[in-house]
Order: sequence, then C-alpha cells, then structure tokens
Amino acid sequence: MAPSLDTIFAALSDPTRRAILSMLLEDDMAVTDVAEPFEMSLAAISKHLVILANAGLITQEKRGRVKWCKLEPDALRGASVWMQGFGQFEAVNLDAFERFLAVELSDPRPDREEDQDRDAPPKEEE
Amino acid sequence: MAPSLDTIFAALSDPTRRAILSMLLEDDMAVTDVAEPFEMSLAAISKHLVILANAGLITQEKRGRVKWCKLEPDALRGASVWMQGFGQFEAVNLDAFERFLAVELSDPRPDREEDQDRDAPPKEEE
DNA sequence: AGCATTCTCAACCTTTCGGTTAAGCTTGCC
DNA sequence: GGCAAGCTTAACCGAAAGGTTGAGAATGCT
Repeated sequence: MAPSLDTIFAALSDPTRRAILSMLLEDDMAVTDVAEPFEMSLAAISKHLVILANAGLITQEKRGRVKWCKLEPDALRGASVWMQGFGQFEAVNLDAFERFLAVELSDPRPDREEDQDRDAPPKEEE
Repeated sequence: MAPSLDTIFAALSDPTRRAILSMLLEDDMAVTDVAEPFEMSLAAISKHLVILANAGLITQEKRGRVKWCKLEPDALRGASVWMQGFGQFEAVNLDAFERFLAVELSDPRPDREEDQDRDAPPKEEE
C-alpha cells in the first residue's frame, strides 16, 4: 500500500532526513556512507533510513554486505499534489484545474524568483 | 522569522491539521466552527490551530470574542520549492494557482469583507 | 577458520506529541 | 451587573519520536 501523507510529511519534517535525501540526490549511497557526515550513531541513521523507506522516499537494496540507498522522488508526488490544492480539487472545476496544470507544466515559466533554502538545499548551486 | 521547513512539514503531517486546512480553503472560519466536525475537544483543536499558525499556514485575527482563522497558502511555497529540487514532478506556480482558485471560488461567496488582503505582503510574526 | 566490515535489533532514556479535563479570561448581550 | 459565548491556559497522561549503547547476524577477505 502506498505510504500515507501522514508518513510522508512526517518523514520530511526532520532535518537529518531531508539532508539524507539531498545527499541521495547526487548518487546512491551505502548506509555507512550516508551516516558519515552526521554526528550521530550509525544505528540512529539506520532508523532514519527505515523511516524514509516506509514513506517510500527511498528504497534499499542489499548487495553483499552493503545496503544501497536510492532516492525515489516519485514518492513526493502525492504530497505535492495535495499541497497544490490543499486536497480540495472537487471544490473547484476539475477540468479547469487540469487545463491550468497543463499550461503550468508545459511553460518554461519565467516568473521564478524563489528565496529560501535555509535548510539543506536539494541542489547545490554555489 | 519565517517558519522552518521542520515546522511546516511537521504541521502537515497530522491528518486533523490537513483537514482543517482543507476546510479553510472554502472560507475563513471561527475556532468553534473549525472544531465542530471533529470528535475531539475544543482545546485540542485550539492547539492544532496554534501549530498551524506557528507554521505560518494560517493566521488568526480576533474580532470581538471570535477568533477568525484564515488560510495562508503562501506558507507552502518554501516546502514546495524544497520538494521541487527533487525533480520528477514540477512544482506548480503557487501564485498562478491562487489566482486560479480565486476565480473558481469567487462568485458564490457572500459576506466576505475580510477577504481583502489576500494579496497582502507577507507579514512577520514572533 | 578467523577476523573485520556492514548493518540491524533490543533495551533503555528523555523529550515531544496529541489528547483529556478543569479553570479562567475576554467579550457581547440583556 | 450578571451571565453566556468563545477561546486559551495549565496540569496531566500515554504513546511516539529520536537518540544512546551493546550485542548479534551476515558477508567478505586472507
């Protein structure tokens, strides 16, 4: 069964876990390597990874004695969709909403001056 | 200071709070009215509202003895931008989405004189 | 075989979360 | 003034979150 929004948002609410996701954006990693930059025990990181996996945000595959962690960005889609409409698409015209989405997603979108990446930024751009 | 991603995602991780946000999408509401459909005490709902307000997701304004709760969709922008960094799904332009919602929801709504500052600049709190 | 590496599990601890009830503070109305 | 309506605060409670340490299970290396 697909992870609930509860699970996904809760997983995202911890800065360590968001940092882990950011790291995995660059490459798949072994558990030990994920844990290396953090000042906490390996067991703690292992628990965080379980939480991320339960939320569907990563998958883990064991090869030999190494367990590889892989980002699953699709898991964010449900949360993203909810946020975009606060879950109340039925309250509005769905056709119009879909047309709106089509336009939004197809455009290169010039009007993007976003601030705010005080936390671990998903992409480094310095 | 702007609420952290920690605070925002944590606020979104509770189903009661997400339901409250959905209700507020339709209209501003008094605290008692927010609490009405839930099977928990008014005090519990009041706490949830504090959490949502701390996350910047709602604002509360007291007029007389009634405290009105108002959705602040802008607060989701930070979270949306962070999630957008993971690619795969394109984050939607929230401004445009709001404009879309405004058009879709505008007509059949009487007595909404408190709706004036939808486009007001973001206020600081704390 | 023996040992190191990699990771999880179990037990434990402290803090936070989400709820309760009871009391109290404003505010509006008669 | 007196009372009801509308919320918040305080004290409390059980459960869950997030960390620790220590032991243990696989696996790979020599």
